[in-house]
Amino acid sequence: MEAMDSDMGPFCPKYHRAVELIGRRWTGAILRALLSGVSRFSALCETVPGLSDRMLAERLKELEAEGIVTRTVLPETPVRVEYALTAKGRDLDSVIGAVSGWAERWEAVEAASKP
Amino acid sequence: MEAMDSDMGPFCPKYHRAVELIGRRWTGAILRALLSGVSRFSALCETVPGLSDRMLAERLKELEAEGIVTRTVLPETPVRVEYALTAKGRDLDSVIGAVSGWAERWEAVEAASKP
DNA sequence: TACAGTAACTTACCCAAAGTAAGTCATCGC
DNA sequence: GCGATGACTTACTTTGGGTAAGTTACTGTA
Repeated sequence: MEAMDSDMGPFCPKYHRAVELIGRRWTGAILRALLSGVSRFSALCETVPGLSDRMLAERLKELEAEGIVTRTVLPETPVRVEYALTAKGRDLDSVIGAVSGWAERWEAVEAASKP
Repeated sequence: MEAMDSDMGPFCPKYHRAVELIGRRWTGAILRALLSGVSRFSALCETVPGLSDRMLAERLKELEAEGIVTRTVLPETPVRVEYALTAKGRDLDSVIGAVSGWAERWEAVEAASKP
């Protein structure tokens, strides 16, 4: 008898926390890159145009604190660091997929309305 | 022979534009409120805790410019304004649903890890 | 052994975005 | 005329994001 689905009330704290976290600047792009297999710090930096190493470090730290990514230091030289998604992070593919789908469905409309 | 699905490459400009737009501060909460039927300016303001009228006005203007909401002035007195989602805006329910779903699935884990 | 190079950060500084508070405009009931 | 109301503006302060340079620890070259 419990309603486990999203309640769709006008305001939901859980949803709000989530959308403000993954909606922060650059975070969406970083998550997509991680989902498609990019894992090293420098590779992530090069993947997302306009993203600085300072911001990348800050966002990765946030995501690590939220249990969305793990950080692994490879003791090579020079030292390399790999970032990987946890189960919680991989589960965000549903969100990234939904955004991608929406963006694809409506891109034509956007492009048509601004000549 | 055309791949219409999201390509899931490491970076996608369409996805990026979309996630930076709907991920801006407050926008996710405003969209959810609109989706669940809240339509008047003051009602939106009261629905989202912490949202100021200044920010609400700014976000609604952006969403209107993107063709996601429409603005209708009701010539009553005092004047009332109703905001409604366009088809493009209503289609965001897939995104909001995905975020809500993720947030519900992982809330327990979050709560458990911070005593 | 000094030196340039590399990866992954830090620190320091600056500006644009977000937050707070107050003001505007038209209209109404009193 | 006077205060109240709804939907904003305008003005100002604070915070977060952007740019650039410095740091650490090793390594390969001269």
